[in-house]
Amino acid sequence: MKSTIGERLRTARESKDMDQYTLALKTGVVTRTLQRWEKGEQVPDGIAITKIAKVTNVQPTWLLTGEGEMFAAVSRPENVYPLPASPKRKMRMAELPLISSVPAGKVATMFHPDYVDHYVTVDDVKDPGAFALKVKGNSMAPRIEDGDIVIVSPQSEAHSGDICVVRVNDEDTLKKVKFEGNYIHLIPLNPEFEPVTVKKKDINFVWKVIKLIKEL
Amino acid sequence: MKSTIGERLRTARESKDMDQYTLALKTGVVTRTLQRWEKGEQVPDGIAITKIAKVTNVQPTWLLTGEGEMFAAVSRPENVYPLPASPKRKMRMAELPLISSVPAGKVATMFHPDYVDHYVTVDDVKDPGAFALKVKGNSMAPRIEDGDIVIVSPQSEAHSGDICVVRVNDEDTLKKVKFEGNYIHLIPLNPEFEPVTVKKKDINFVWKVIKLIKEL
DNA sequence: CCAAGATACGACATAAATGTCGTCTTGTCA
DNA sequence: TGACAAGACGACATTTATGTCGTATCTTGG
Repeated sequence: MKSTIGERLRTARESKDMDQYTLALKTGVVTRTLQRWEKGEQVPDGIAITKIAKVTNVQPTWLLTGEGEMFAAVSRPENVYPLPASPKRKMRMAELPLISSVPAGKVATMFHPDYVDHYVTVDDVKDPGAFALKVKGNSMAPRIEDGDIVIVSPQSEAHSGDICVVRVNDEDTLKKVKFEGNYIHLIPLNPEFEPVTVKKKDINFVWKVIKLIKEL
Repeated sequence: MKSTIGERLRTARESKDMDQYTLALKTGVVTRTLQRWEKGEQVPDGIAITKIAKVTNVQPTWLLTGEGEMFAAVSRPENVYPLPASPKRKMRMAELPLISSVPAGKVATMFHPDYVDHYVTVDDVKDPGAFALKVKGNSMAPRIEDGDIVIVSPQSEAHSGDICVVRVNDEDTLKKVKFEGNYIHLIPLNPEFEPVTVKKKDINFVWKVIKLIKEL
């Protein structure tokens, strides 16, 4: 993974069998500039990158980072839709899907949109990918109890001390996490339950809980 | 598709709850520059875009074009599917006035519509007179802690064992209540606090708490 | 060998982005 | 109310990218 932006730019251009003059023209710059980009002497701005990506039909992400697919997807699988990803700026309120009662004490599971039975409305959620889960089990009592609803934000980075939904070996659980080297400690707040330590590689995901709703 | 790079940049930053200074620092520029990017006055170069994408964990492609997935592969388990971000579902929902931070541990008070500074949106509240209060004090810890928001329903009838906002002699407090003849016991969940018993005639009101929201 | 096309690169002027400094506004909180 | 953090924005110096021009290298076909 040693390639630079310049090298990938050249690769993209050559893959389309295009000469410098042509690409430069379509990008709205002169060949000298293109040469400097390919040489790594200068760095193109966002506009230029976007145009290059479009003209050469490669992914901007690949062009910039070398990661992901090089070529832009021509067709999309039928069951995959682009997410609106759309926060209306000034308004901070969101309807989040409430996924069928699932994780917590120690229950296996799968999430699927079909299982979304209803929606929860909350304020102040910035992550457009956030959703709600109903808690089962009492390992986190008394702060979090059976039937409570947690809002999780897959986008938020989890740190030691945060409450998270963790999937370990296809088992979901709600715990306080503590990171330590290659291990993660899963700490129930309920003293009647024992803390568990697992290897990071056994973790499927760690989702931070950003909000908790209790119906009394 | 109307959004600009600048707007998406801002969206990305806000989705991480990051201020301009922080993002600018991590991107290696000054805040003024970031402002010009967000405003669309200037265009960041490829290096800057790459850094922004990494720091905010969004896809460069999305940042530049607004197309594709907004967030970078948040390794999602295979049996978990992306959910529609914001369904236009119609449902019962209420905006409740959040009355200025008030009752709890043991503080006096008065509620007045003028003190309503903002609103909390919640579902499933039947009582049209319901409102929200921000909790001060820790007498109900660990279930209810300082800064939590409680939804109270003056219309609901309170029973023994319910958590209620009680006003006694012009002093508001949040406790578990227990009715016994002409007396009401006010029981803090926190063992460090002592239960109190008061006469019914000293009670101005007892409002049942029907919901609790915790920001983590 | 020569000519033409593609690429490479130095030099210098111009345009654009960035850094720096200071002022102003707004919302929040005590 | 004052203090403060976050943001917005103008002005100007500095840095960087770009355009322009000229020249050089290298391949390939005639």
